[in-house]
Amino acid sequence: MISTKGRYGLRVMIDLAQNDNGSYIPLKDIAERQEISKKYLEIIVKQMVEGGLIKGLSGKGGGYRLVKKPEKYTVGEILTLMEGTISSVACLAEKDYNCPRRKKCDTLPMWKEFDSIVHDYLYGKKLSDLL
Amino acid sequence: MISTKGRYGLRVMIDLAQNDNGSYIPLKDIAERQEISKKYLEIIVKQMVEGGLIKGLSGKGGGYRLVKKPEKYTVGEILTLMEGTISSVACLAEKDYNCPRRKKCDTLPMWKEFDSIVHDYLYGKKLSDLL
DNA sequence: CCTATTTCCTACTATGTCAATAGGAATTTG
DNA sequence: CAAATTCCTATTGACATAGTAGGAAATAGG
Repeated sequence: MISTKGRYGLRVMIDLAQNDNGSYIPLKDIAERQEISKKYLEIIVKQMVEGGLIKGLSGKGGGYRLVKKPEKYTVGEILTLMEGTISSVACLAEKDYNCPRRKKCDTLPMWKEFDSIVHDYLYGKKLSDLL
Repeated sequence: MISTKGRYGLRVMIDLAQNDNGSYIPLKDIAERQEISKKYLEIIVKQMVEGGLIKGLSGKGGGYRLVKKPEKYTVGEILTLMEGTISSVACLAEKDYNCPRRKKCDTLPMWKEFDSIVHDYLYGKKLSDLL
């Protein structure tokens, strides 16, 4: 289940794209438009700045803005940054997950196929598709 | 993310199907084969009995067994019982979720489409496909 | 009837995550 | 210098996850 971090993060990205005027957009405005607590959004946008998804500028006239064109972002990359992983099962979340049963597990192939379908959908969907 | 309840529950169903001998299969055997704590499995199978997925019988010679043929179960119905819901976002998990922004939400259509893809995959996959 | 086996039931617990809130320091522009 | 804004650390309450523990009730075979 996608948490508020992922969902809100995506909405911030859409908001930034829709209200792009060439300069920085203050978080206060985004919080009001999206009806989300500004304090909580601070945590979210901080993570997005650290992840290189957006750029922040302090001080008067500051705010946030996208670093790429909306068609260059995928929903998958945004959600992965906010959620840590979008794997459906723990067995696939970590690259080096060494479940002793992985060779004989009857469910693993299905989880892999499922993960692949989810991945394809989310990485195929672009931010520009949501504007 | 699918929890251990869903994953283990599915494995119990597969185990019951694979070791079906016409009578009841004791949880002790399943726990040993699956390498899962019997105590924890008790919680899981109880939920499956209550949900009508399997049948339990107490006493010597007792255990659990499927109530339908493996091809009559879908992975979706098993996971839904164990997880409560398999919706990807809270906005869609409850039927009567009345988000005040649902009319103007730019992400809701995508979540609906995504949920539909997930649903189709999981309800299209049968228990018999995993044996 | 007795015993072994097995499910069934209630309760407890440790750990972690989620969804925020709070207060203030640092930065930048006019 | 003042106002606006991001940046940073800490804290909190509620809930879920992933079990563990102990024993009561049911059932079959001898």
